[in-house]
Order: sequence, then C-alpha cells, then structure tokens
Amino acid sequence: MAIKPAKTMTLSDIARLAGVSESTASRALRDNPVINAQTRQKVQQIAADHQFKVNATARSLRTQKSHTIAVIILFDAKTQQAITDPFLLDILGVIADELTHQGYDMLLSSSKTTDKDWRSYYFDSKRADGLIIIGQGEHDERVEQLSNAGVPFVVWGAASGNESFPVIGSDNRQGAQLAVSHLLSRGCKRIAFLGDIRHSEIEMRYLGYQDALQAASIKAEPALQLNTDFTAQAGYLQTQQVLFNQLATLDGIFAASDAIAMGAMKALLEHGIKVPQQVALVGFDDIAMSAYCTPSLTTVKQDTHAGGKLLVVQLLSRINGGKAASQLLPVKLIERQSSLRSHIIAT
Amino acid sequence: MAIKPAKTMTLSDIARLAGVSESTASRALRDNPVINAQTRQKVQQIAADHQFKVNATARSLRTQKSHTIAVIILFDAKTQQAITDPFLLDILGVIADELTHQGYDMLLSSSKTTDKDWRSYYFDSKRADGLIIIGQGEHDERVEQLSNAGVPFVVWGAASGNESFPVIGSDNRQGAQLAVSHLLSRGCKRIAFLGDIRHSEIEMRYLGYQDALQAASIKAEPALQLNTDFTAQAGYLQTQQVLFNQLATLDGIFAASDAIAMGAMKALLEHGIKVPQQVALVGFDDIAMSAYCTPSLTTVKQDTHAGGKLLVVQLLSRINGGKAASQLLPVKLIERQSSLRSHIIAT
DNA sequence: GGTGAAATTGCAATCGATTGCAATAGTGTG
DNA sequence: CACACTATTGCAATCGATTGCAATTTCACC
Repeated sequence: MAIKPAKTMTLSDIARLAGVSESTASRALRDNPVINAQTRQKVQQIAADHQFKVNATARSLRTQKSHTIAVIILFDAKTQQAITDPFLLDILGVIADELTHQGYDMLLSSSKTTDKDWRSYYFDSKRADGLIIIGQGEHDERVEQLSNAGVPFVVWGAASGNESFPVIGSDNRQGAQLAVSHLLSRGCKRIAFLGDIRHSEIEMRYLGYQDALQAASIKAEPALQLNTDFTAQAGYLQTQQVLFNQLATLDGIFAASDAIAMGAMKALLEHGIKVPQQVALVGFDDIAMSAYCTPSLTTVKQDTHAGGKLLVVQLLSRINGGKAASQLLPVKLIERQSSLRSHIIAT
Repeated sequence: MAIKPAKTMTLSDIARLAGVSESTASRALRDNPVINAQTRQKVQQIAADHQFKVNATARSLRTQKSHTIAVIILFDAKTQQAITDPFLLDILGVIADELTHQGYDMLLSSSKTTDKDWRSYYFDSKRADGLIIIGQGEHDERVEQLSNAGVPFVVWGAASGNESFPVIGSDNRQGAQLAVSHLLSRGCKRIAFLGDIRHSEIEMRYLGYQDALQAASIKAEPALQLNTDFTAQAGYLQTQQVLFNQLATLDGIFAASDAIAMGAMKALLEHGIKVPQQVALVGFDDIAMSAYCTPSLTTVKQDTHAGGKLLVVQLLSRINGGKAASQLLPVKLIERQSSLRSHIIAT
C-alpha cells in the first residue's frame, strides 16, 4: 500500500527537512558537484523518501525553457482527415519516443488547435521551445511566416530546395519514379496517377511518375492524373469513375498513398478486374495493412524511423543555437502481389 | 510583411504602455468587469498591437493549474505495439479535439515515457492537471496505485464494474455476443476466437463469445481460443497454425480486432479457403480499411467519438471537484461481405 | 455640503525553483 | 601564525502573472 503524501512537497520543505538552504537543496538535487557529496546524497535521499518532484512550471519560469515541443499536424481543410492517417501516426510515434529520449515533452495539437496562430499560442506564450509541423501540406503561408519570426521549427514534407526553413522528408520523386518504373517493367503501358497534386509531397510524386514515363518514352496523359484525397474512399470512388469513363485500356495504377490504393483495389476487384493481371497497382507508405490485403500491395516504404528521429534531432540542434538542415530521405520499393505479373520488356 | 517583435513582451510592458498598473492590466486582459470598460478596451488594444501573449508558465505557477492533460498510451510490453494501432489513434484524435475545445492542452506520452512513474512525472511535477490512460491494458497495478494517490484520471478500457476509478469503454461483451450470434445465424458451427484474453477488454469479448455460444447451446471448445497479439501478423500466423493443426472443420472466426482479422483473412485466402463460404469472419473496431479489403470485413464498431468526448468530459468534471462515473458504450455490428452467406437456421 | 456605497485602480505578496555573488569554513604553506 | 586558496553553503533577486485587500475616486441622495 502506497503512503498517501499529505500534500505536495516543495523544494523548501525538502531543504528544511535536510537542514540546508533552498539553494543547496536545489543544487544537490541536480547533482551539482559544487555541493559536498554527502550533502547531495542526503538531500536526494530525503527527496526520494518523500516522492518529491521538482515543479516543472516553476522551473520553466525560472529557466525560461519549457523543455516541451509542440507537434502540429496540419490537415486538409476539405477532408478533415489527418490524425487518422496511418502513416502520420507512425511518424508521430517515432517523434514521441525520440523526444522522450531527449528529455522533452510533447504537446500535440489537434486539428482545431490549428485554427489558432501557432506561433502565439505555442511559442510566444512559452508553452513550447519549438515546433514540429507535420502535414501533407498544401503550401501553407503560415509556415512561411514562422520562419520570419525567429521560432525554431522543422517541417515534415516535401523540400523544394529553396524554402527558408528546414524540411525533412522522403524523396518522393525518387519513390514515385521507382514505383512507376517498376510498373513499366511489368509491362504496363497506360498508368493512372491517383493523388492530389496540389499537395506538395504528392506533386513530387507526380513528377517522379512523369520522370519514369519519360524515361520509357511514354507521354504522360493529363487525363490519367486524377486528384484524389488521402482516403480509401476517395480511391474507391475515383477508380469507379475512371472505369465508368471507359478508360478501359488502363493497365496500371500508381496511387499516392496505400489508403488510396486499397480503395482503388476494391473498386477494381468489384468490377471483376484482375489485379495484377489486368491492372497492376502500386501504393505509397507501406502501412501495416498493405502486406495483408489480398492481393498484397506493392508500395514505396518511407523511412519513418529515420525521419522522426531526424526531425527531433534537427529541431533540438536549432534550439540549442545550431543550424538545422533540410534533408531528403531515401525510400524503398516493396514488391508484393499487386504488381506481380510476368516480366515483359517494354518495347 | 509581419513586424518582427523585438523581444517577448511581458505584462509589465503592456501595463507601462497603457499607463496602468500590472494588476489592472492583468484584469483588463481577462476581461474582468471590475475594470472600467474603456480601460479594458485600451489595454486589450495595446496587447493586440504588440502581439502580447500571456506567459503560460507564469500563469500556471501562480494559478496552480496547468490546463494540460496528459494522455498516456499503455502498450503491450511484448509487441511494443500501441501507437500504431489504428483504433487507438482514432480515439486519440477525438480526445485531442475535445481537449482543445475545452481549452486544455494535451501532453502525449510515448511508450518509453510509460516506463516512468506517471504520477510523479505528470502530476506531482504539475505538468498536467489530470491523466487519461488508454491501452488494451492487461491489468496494470500502476493504475490501481493512481487511484489511491488522489490523482484525477480516467481510463479507457474494460470496466469490470468494481474498480475504484472511472473507466469508460465499449460494451465489449455485448459486441462480441452480437458478432458471434451473427456468425451462428449464418450457419457457423465451430467458431474460433483469436485474441489474447489476458487483456481485460479481450477477456470481455471472450465472455461475449461464450455467451453467444451458450445461447445456441454450443459448448465452447478451449482449443478454439487462441491467444493472439493485436497485429495482422499475429492473426496471420495464428491462423496458419490453426490450419496446420487440422482444425479443418472450422467454419467461423471471430477476431478480437480488425487487424487480427485481416491477418487471418490473408492466411485463409492463401490456403484457398473461401471467405465467407467456407469460413466466415468477423472483426472488431471497424478501422478505416475494413470496408476496403476484399471481401470487406464484417466487424463491430465502437463509438470512438462518444468515447473520446466522454473521457475528456468526465476527467474535467473530476478535476473541477465533481465525480466521474464509469460508463459502458453501446457498440454496433457492421455487416459486410466476410460473413455474408446464405442464412441458415441453426438447429 | 456631508455621507455611505459603488466603481476603479494599485500595492505588495505569492506561486516554486534557480543562480550570481557573497560569506564562511577548511587546508596547506612559508 | 598569517595569508592565500579552495570547497561549501546561504542570501536574496528573479522569472511573469494573479489576486486579496486597501486606497482612491465618483456618485447619488438627503
């Protein structure tokens, strides 16, 4: 049975019990070597006995550091969809772990919070020492403003190469290029692109799609690029639409996310179209379910572990006066059944 | 172009600019009616002009309230799997929104943080005013301890009815009963249960499974209850195992989560077993992908929206001196293809 | 004009920990 | 024994906002 602590203890209580001043107690607790080892030991013992914990608020006020990072998840105003995206959650977990590891707390903003002015709310008010911004961002002018305001922050997304703030993200263009080249090498001739190119990351994927087509001397057909939100439902509906529109000679689909791909797959199978024999399919993200749908989904895997860690490391470096650099992370093609058909050399 | 604020302003700066005392300024900013309306107006204007934001740390210290709730996600020590579970993330999103709505910030603990003593770390240190604990908890003695320590907290999980703290959760037993009755009504005779009954929520689902069998005068076979972690992979492997073990007369599977169900489905389809004709399948959670796999997955939907909101509302009520009550939320069976076969009346 | 009540505003203490600087004690040396 | 130095410890200011209580001003009314 735990002893019920009568009331929250303060540093001054501990100091009194140990028979030392508050300053000595404070230093002893932080293991400051200027304090005699025995004194330190004694104070620490007393603090432990009484389950004393430093008041984080008071410490923050005095030291002017919150030791807290705000993670802001941008979301699409149309679909309201963000925090439920499996991929985002993956990287969120990594960030949480890494922040903890570095001794920081994580303040998570919800979609609604995002309506506020983050700088004021999180930084000016001293709630957080820095910001990590995640989102399949359409270009957001709020992010630009941050960089003019001296707020330490990093962004997960698509680095165009010339933004004034650090961006960490996967090499989306390369990933898409891998995916589409793979489809081409499997004999696909007409490949649709499902994804909303108004999002900068998706735009990069579309560029990679074009790269691959061009390398195979195929002209990209604008009609085959179909803006599609990040949901399985959108993928499903969009694919039905495509079928309805008689784009019947389609033999490949590259979806900008696995969720979209699964929606597309559903639509294809429902119409009796064989995957991958008639239409081969590749997604992006490698979410947990991709390996377990039928047929399993070929996809492009992002290195969320490296990404999350890098975001944290770069941000903390920036906070501690250093520089934070943008970085492009390599991706990997995971071949599964949805694109597995006899290898045909393209003409 | 934004005006770069030279330096963070403090209340005393605003007071000086407005020609009033700090106390008046403070009251004016909080719209305290005791302050003359014109004075209030003026102070607020000046604060707005200078983008002044109250220092949250100082306020917290003085008011002894952090206006922050820590959300702790328990996870299975074995699988390390928690934050990636789609269902948890669903409810997390709802909680985040509701907290924001109520003017609270959300501190999210990662798996590693969970090693610490939450009470000390979050509550004693005044980082948070209360705790929300989420997890497919095996019975965790740390939770019990919390309730003896006067910490305001609520738990998402399985209410056994006699715990000393408020638990919000779905009616798992009822949900399972619905699912299994449904399978029975579809003519299934031998139904396996995939899920780890050492988790209290899953235990309730297992009880519901038994309820349904009993109502149909079928004896539950212990050999058909297979402890399975919350992953698609576990469902896949466990199902292969079952098949390997010649439990060939199996004609139904109730999986304790959709992820498990999808793993199971994969294993069945790979072995050429038709779903639902030979084996019908029902999951639990209704994650986003359930509707889009093939065949789509019949499942039990939890009311995450109500759940998340209730967790927040109950906790805040508790923090404000009220009582927080446990509550069991109704669930709903979503019938899809994985159990869709000709209706056969059980003998 | 006087008087009490109401409306405003300011003083100063307070929340709890950290830290620069001063003070004291202890040690060694010539 | 005096002096210089180092090792320890404590004093008091400080971080920025909030709030009980007192002080001052304003009014209404007799």
